[in-house]
Amino acid sequence: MRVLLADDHQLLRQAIRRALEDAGMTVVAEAGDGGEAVRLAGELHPDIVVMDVSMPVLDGVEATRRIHHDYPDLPIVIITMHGDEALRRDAVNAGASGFLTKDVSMQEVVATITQAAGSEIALSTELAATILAELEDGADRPPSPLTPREEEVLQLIADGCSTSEVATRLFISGKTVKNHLASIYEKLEARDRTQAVLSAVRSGIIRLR
Amino acid sequence: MRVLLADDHQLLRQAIRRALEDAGMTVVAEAGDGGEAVRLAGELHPDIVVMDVSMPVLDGVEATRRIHHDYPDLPIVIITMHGDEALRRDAVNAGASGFLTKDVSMQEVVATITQAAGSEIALSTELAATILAELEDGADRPPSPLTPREEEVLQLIADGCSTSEVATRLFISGKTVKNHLASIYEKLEARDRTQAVLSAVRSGIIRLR
DNA sequence: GGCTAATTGGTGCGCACGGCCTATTTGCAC
DNA sequence: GTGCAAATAGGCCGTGCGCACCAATTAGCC
Repeated sequence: MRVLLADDHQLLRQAIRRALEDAGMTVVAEAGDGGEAVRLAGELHPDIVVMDVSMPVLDGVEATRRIHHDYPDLPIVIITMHGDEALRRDAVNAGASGFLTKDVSMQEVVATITQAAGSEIALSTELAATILAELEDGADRPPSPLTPREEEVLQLIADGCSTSEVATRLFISGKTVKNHLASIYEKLEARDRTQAVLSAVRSGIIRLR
Repeated sequence: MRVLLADDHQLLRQAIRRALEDAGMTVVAEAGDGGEAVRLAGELHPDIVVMDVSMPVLDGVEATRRIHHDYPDLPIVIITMHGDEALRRDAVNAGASGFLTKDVSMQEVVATITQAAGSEIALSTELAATILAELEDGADRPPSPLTPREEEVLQLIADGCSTSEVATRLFISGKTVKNHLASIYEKLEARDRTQAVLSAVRSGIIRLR
């Protein structure tokens, strides 16, 4: 089993590498950023990619998207520090086959990677579908109380847009943006855009760029 | 060398434990949250505490503060994911003897821990003083472009206060708060409080609660 | 002693923001 | 088809917010 390991933290890279090698796998290369990961995936054609979300140059989600675009059957397992729902959704949409938070044991990491790699072509898409279904059903709690449009508005606000700029970007009137904001405030129990954005960032509804 | 290891991420705990034991140290206990770390420090009297900043129940900084209060000579090494200056400052003020980000190699971690533990009572305070001086001098880049008062104002804004509420909390007029905000906007190149708070959170000037 | 930065405070202007109300269209579910 | 949530949009109102311009006090520094 030839593994490409991408993580900008040496500490974790060493730890995971060791665990994988103990489990009989070969780490063919280590990447310190997302761009390197994309390049090495193309050059070395590993059997599986293990990738952290937060990386310099190109973040893990974007790197996953590109690798998955070029090699749809190559399993990609994402590791992240936070159990962030929005990120999880993004990662699966980008083509990740597995998703792990860093608060699991090394055994679980190896198990997930083995599973993702062992299932080969057929199961990799099925695995993604399973995770997607699990996410979309919501299971126990709602992943986000906001509607897609509301999330879009709030993300733009967080990205630095004013009310009228959001309106221009989304091709709607400023009043509609204010309507969405009012609805957001109610749902997030925020009284202004600042609190709404912070609340959404904390609960992983939107991303901090 | 008896080490108390506190980290809510099993992955890192296992990795660090392994590295420390390879270096001839003994991990007498592992804590999954800050409260447990404080309790175990009191019960087991380790020679050194290695602690993550982000932990449930009681965060690493607060746990450091309490342990340092009870045992001022017990060296505490803090490990964090982000090279956050504000956190670093808080940690050192709370009594941390060492500070590591997770993007260093395992060798460096062991070296820092050995150094912090080996220097015993006398050097632990000196080490803290050295780090403090290094931080306060700023060395190359300013840790925060904001004045202490401005940081205080911005933190309260991020905590959900309105302009007048900040004024009441700080016993100053609303106008002064607005003056501080104007200065903050200029320094952070933000045009409103939302952007200022986000920018400050990103650069680690203030904390997301 | 004179300089600068930090903190405090003021006035006024204009717009943006949030609150409150109503209304239409679309699409989905029962 | 009847109902409901989402998305669209308008008006009105009050005030909070950002901007400009200014000024006093207190430190610390050369």
